[in-house]
Amino acid sequence: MAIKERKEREKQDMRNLIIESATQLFLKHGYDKTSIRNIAEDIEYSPATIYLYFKDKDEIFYVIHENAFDLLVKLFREHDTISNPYERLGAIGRTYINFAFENPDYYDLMFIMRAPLSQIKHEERWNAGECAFGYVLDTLTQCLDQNLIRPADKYITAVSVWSFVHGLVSLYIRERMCILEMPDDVVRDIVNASFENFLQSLKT
Amino acid sequence: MAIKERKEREKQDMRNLIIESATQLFLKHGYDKTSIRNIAEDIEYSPATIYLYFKDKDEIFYVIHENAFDLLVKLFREHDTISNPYERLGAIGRTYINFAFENPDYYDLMFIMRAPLSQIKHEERWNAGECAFGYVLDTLTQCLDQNLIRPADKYITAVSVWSFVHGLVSLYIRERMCILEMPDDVVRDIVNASFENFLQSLKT
DNA sequence: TACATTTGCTAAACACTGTTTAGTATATTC
DNA sequence: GAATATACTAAACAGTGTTTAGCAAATGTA
Repeated sequence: MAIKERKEREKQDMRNLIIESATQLFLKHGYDKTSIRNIAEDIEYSPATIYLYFKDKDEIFYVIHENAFDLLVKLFREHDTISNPYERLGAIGRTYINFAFENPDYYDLMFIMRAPLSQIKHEERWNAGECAFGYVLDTLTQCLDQNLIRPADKYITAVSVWSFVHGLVSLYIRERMCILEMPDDVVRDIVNASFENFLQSLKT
Repeated sequence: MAIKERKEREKQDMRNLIIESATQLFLKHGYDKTSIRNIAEDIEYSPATIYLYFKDKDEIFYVIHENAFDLLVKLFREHDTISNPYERLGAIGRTYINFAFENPDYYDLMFIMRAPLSQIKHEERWNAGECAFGYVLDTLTQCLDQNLIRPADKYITAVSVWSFVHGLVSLYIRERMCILEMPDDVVRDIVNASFENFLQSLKT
């Protein structure tokens, strides 16, 4: 009975079609203007059809959020070849900040928005987040083991590093860096310099 | 012609009534459930009346956002008596984190949400934000002048301190600290410990 | 006081939003 | 070929922010 398999395939194709359209609209026009009706019109189906493939709007954005994490972790993994964990930590941080600057909407969805949260709670674990955080935690553990950074609790250090870079880029993305009253490129330079400065301060 | 003055007074009273109702609804049920219609019903006027006193919903939340800043700055000012700027910096940081924990909705509106931004752009300056940031900047400048913290650019240090605490509390408020898979009070302890650790690392 | 004007307010509508329901064609199975 | 299951949609529901047109009462002028 190959029909069942074909139907399963078609179901996945339809889900992909919806996600592709939603992602495109999201990156082009932002979250608010990516309505179910807009997606429906884009893929030339009725709005009700989308609810046959996704429970609600949040589930669609949970999938987009997961795809964005795949992209970030892929970028992280490119630093696997850096053997010195302290050097690797720096590279990861720079990649993280760069990712946020180049994909502000993705970053927003991953680390700021409440949209994918209902799904995360439903699954009881934030798999995508754990994967990325785990990568930093591993690198940090190696730094501590090799005495490359000042000794401190592993989790406190990890939370500190993550909070620092998240603070920098989220204040930038949600337009609070405007208090500096400096041009955009100068603000970015300050963000980058702040990270380098912080990284130095971690050193033994 | 005292009528004109009375009318002006009545106009302000109505604005206050709307803000009070909106604030109460916002703190009780959150931003999304604070609709113009809900506010209108609460104050027993029609929804259209609200638009005679405020340009749009964003303007209402801009005023609430300003009031929240007044509250935070007032808390900051309580540390004016601490003569040692490094000690004062620590006290400000603890107050900031505490404020975020105790008033997450206010914090969200002040530093995360996009809602009051259109108004901020309209005024071309983020007065409320500048006031709070300026207070930190002053304290930090004194720390640098008195050689109490490691020498670095004033703005880079200010952005670093602010980003660090904002990162901590915004990850907590927007529920990303769930990756730690620890109870809420433990997470708060980690946040507090991370700040104390960071504060230490600033020392000369 | 009598009329004209301004002010304060609202009912209703407009253009959206996410989501659900009931019903209709088409595809599949027996 | 008839019965069943699947895929899809039109329309509605309940909500959102915001605008428009009109009405009644307060105010200004004669």
